[in-house]
Amino acid sequence: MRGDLSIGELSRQAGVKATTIRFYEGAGLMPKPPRSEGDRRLYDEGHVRRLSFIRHARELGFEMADVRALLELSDRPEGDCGLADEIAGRHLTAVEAKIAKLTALKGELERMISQCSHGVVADCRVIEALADHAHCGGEH
Amino acid sequence: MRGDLSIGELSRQAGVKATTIRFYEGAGLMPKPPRSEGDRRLYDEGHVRRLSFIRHARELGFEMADVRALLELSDRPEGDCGLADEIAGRHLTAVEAKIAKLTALKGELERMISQCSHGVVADCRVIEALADHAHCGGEH
DNA sequence: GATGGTTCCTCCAGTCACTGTAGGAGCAAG
DNA sequence: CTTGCTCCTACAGTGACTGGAGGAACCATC
Repeated sequence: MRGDLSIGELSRQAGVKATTIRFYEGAGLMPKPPRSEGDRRLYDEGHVRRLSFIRHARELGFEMADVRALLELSDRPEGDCGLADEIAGRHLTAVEAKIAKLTALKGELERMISQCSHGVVADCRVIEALADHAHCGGEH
Repeated sequence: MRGDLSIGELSRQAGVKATTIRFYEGAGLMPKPPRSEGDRRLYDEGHVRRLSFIRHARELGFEMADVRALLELSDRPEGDCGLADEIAGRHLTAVEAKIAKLTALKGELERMISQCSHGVVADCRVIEALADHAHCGGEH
């Protein structure tokens, strides 16, 4: 309510680029704010909170559809939170799978690098490790 | 060399969709293969290996530019492998960072879910956890 | 040899979540 | 009044694909 913010100020306060804010407006994540005489967007503290919420959720890897759902839920605080729970749960599963995959990859990269004799490619395990795995074919 | 493969067979053997194979051809990751009378692409075992190499590298999160560099290196086995080593090294750093970030996220998601009272959104910690963090503003 | 089903061809548009650019207008300070 | 910054819209580009249209080719069967 207090002190209108320009898109640049909102950008700095929430840590989201102005172009991205306009993109979020078009995508329906951020509302169309009131405008000044000169047609500039005017934001308030509520917008800072909403945008920071979006940024945080995006950083946590929630996709825009999920963020939209979460925002709709938080806009209707009388609603059932089971959906929010489910979104977070789905996300947790995906995150665990990614961690497992990346941990395996880390081991593989370390092995690759430690075995690389710093010689020619013919002796290089970086290439070979990838090529080796190429033979294992099917399941990921 | 033995037994020509159709794009469909290559697709099945390497676990990469035919459309994606054509896309890789356009992007220069896969070579333009010989064609049949009827203008169909003809692949061999070498293509299966190359495509599997690409698939594996992509699954490990190497971006196309890196895959291209690795492929060029493996195409010239007399070259220096320092570059391959460097690509893998850069990647290892990024992978470690990703794992750290995802592990933090996992903890946060678990906390969110365990605290969700399965009631209305007003009491829901999933939303609140996101909103809470929204206040923490600046650095990510 | 006609038929039908599958696979393949090219070309092009769409996806996601932005990012960047062009070309202009508004605004505040010197 | 001019300089320089921020902001406006509109649109094109990114990466890494994915999907569809519309047509040709191949294969098996009748």
